[in-house]
Amino acid sequence: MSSDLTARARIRDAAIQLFAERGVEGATIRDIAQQADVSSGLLRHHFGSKEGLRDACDEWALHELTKVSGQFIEFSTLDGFTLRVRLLQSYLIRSILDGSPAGTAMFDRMLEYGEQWLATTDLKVADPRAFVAVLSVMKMSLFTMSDLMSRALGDDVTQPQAWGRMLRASLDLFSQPLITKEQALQAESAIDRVIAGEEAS
Amino acid sequence: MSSDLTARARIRDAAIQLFAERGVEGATIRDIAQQADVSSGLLRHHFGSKEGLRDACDEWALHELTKVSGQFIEFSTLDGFTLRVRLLQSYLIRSILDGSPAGTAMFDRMLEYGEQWLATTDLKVADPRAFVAVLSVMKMSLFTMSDLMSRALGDDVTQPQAWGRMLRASLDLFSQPLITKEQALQAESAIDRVIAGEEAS
DNA sequence: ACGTCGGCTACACAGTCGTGTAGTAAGCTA
DNA sequence: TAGCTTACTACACGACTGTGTAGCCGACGT
Repeated sequence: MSSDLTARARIRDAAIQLFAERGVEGATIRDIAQQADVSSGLLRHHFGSKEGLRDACDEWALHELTKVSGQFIEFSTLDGFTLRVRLLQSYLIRSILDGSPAGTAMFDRMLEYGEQWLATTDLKVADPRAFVAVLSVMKMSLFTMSDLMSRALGDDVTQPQAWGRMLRASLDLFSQPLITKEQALQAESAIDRVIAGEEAS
Repeated sequence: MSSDLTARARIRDAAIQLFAERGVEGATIRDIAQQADVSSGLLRHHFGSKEGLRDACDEWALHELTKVSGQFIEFSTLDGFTLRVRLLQSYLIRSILDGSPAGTAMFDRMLEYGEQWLATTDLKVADPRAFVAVLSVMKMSLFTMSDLMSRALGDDVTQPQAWGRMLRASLDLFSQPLITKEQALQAESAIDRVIAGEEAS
């Protein structure tokens, strides 16, 4: 496939793909170089080190993704949500798990955007910060655990068909209350009980 | 700390803790042995290999957790939800990310239980399987990304205080609709558009 | 008293990792 | 043409991994 790109660009693309698939630890320099069809030395020549390569990938993914849209994972604005964009997205989401600065930067942006969104709604929320954090993490989780989702659906969620099915289900989930206020209160007191028991010991 | 346990038990406990913290790849045999205060050879003597150790941890965690409660992550039944249980839980959740058989087994159980739960409610769900899968993944994500949650809340969610705050926020989230039916429909058509555009190319 | 079996350690081995070094070929500038 | 930078490769090094092996030591049965 990729051929008319610079070797440097090919390395970067290969790194983003493999980092996204296996994580930064799981993807070796040699694998990346092989995928880009260059020697591992050239990778080192261009990016200095594995860390340097990851930094370059972080910067590029953030930059490219910001170019496409201000916010990252929002269902309402899916224009330009191409396969390439989804790859960049899954790279950043994966790098969140690996504790990359770019990953946490993206998460911070998600939090910020989430709080803005929350302000526009008339939801009654006791702890906005926690609410937005939980919501953001949950939205991301659909992509961090795509293997599990694919297994549950019996279909690859990185492909358009199952991907749409997953997103539609999440819309279904967010557009109606799952538990009653009574159940919520009951669960809250259960949580209180656990905390009280924990702090006693 | 731990001392009056068998060396074999100490190794198992250390492995569960380190596997949960760093993943099965990230935790080395030598680290586990050191944490258990034994030689790495003894670990090998008892469990044969790293894979054997993980299998033993899987089996033990599943068994212990089943002993406590039939279902794993449910807010309504938090009795006996001790720190030890939470450790076992986070071990299994982490091992889901690593693709362990025990992890997927637990996930399957969650799906099964989720579908039973869904049947007891009068929720209108277009795609029950996908609905339950999304919900299960999202519930788990609070624990898989505890680092991120802690960062967002500015407090360690493995500790009772922030842990309760996180769970309360998730209750808040699940007890009310976040988007209107109109917004959901709008987003659905956006998803359809992306899929159509994708399959055209 | 003696053998042996399980708990336990020390050490060596091969593979893989990221990294470092030396060197080649091509293109640009003077 | 000479000199230098840049793209690129081949290869070796040290660290770390899981694994294999040899052996020590105490308990226990006979």
